[in-house]
Amino acid sequence: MPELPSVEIFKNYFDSTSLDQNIIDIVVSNPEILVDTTTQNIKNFKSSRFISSSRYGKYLFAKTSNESFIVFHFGMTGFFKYHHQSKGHTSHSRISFIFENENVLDFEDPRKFGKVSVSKNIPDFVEKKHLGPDALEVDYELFKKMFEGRKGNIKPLLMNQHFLAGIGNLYADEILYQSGIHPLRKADHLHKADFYQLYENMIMVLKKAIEFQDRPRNFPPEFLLSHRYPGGECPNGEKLEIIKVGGRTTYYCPEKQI
DNA sequence: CCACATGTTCATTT
DNA sequence: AAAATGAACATGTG
Repeated sequence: MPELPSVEIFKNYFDSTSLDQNIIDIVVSNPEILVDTTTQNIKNFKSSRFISSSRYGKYLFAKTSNESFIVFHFGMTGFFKYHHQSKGHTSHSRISFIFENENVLDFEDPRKFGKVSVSKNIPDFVEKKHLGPDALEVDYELFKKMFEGRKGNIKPLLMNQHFLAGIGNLYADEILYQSGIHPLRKADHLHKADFYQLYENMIMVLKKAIEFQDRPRNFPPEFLLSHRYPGGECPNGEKLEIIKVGGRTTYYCPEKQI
């Protein structure tokens, strides 16, 4: 579920499997997922190594020994799979990095909404994509200030990557639920206490999601995510409402969220 | 067959 | 550059 927490988990997986090994081959099975780059350009990373990685919003930047970054966006169904080259092959592998130790890092993405690109520099990439501050890095003062001049519905605003980078449909619902704020509340109708609730719960929810490995079944009942299915009920006994907000399915508790 | 899905981007309208 | 809306992208699942 590639919102910020998943990408952080993918980063940990990447770091613990794929750093400091010579890349002896790169297979691009689906060039259509490349953005502003070519198969040849990706193949030029052969005989380099991954030396570190960092995450910004929903993007993962893999730094290579030739001082460049391969940038991954996981779309809706993307993930990494690291396995021995003789095992684990799947038909959804879009790009494969084959290491000298005979293991392979596959960028898998059944739906092909994921994107892979190349960048020399993270700040330039962030600027070019007009990404807002990372949701886990932004401080409270800036967070409050960002709402100045905003009048739209709160949920689409939280999900707007130009406004704030990292929050998607599920965690926008969770953050609003924890904060007691209705997803259709207007951004200019938020009170001082609401900003505080939103900020604190945003950080809490994202950190918990990482801790729980982004698996809904790991979330205790006080989280919306463990009841977020048709017919699901809030622990207070209310049936969760399902509406469309900004074109996305939205769950909320009509009693708790005003 | 149909509806729906964790995301982004583009066009159109207000 | 705001914001809302709808469509498009590709493919699996129920």
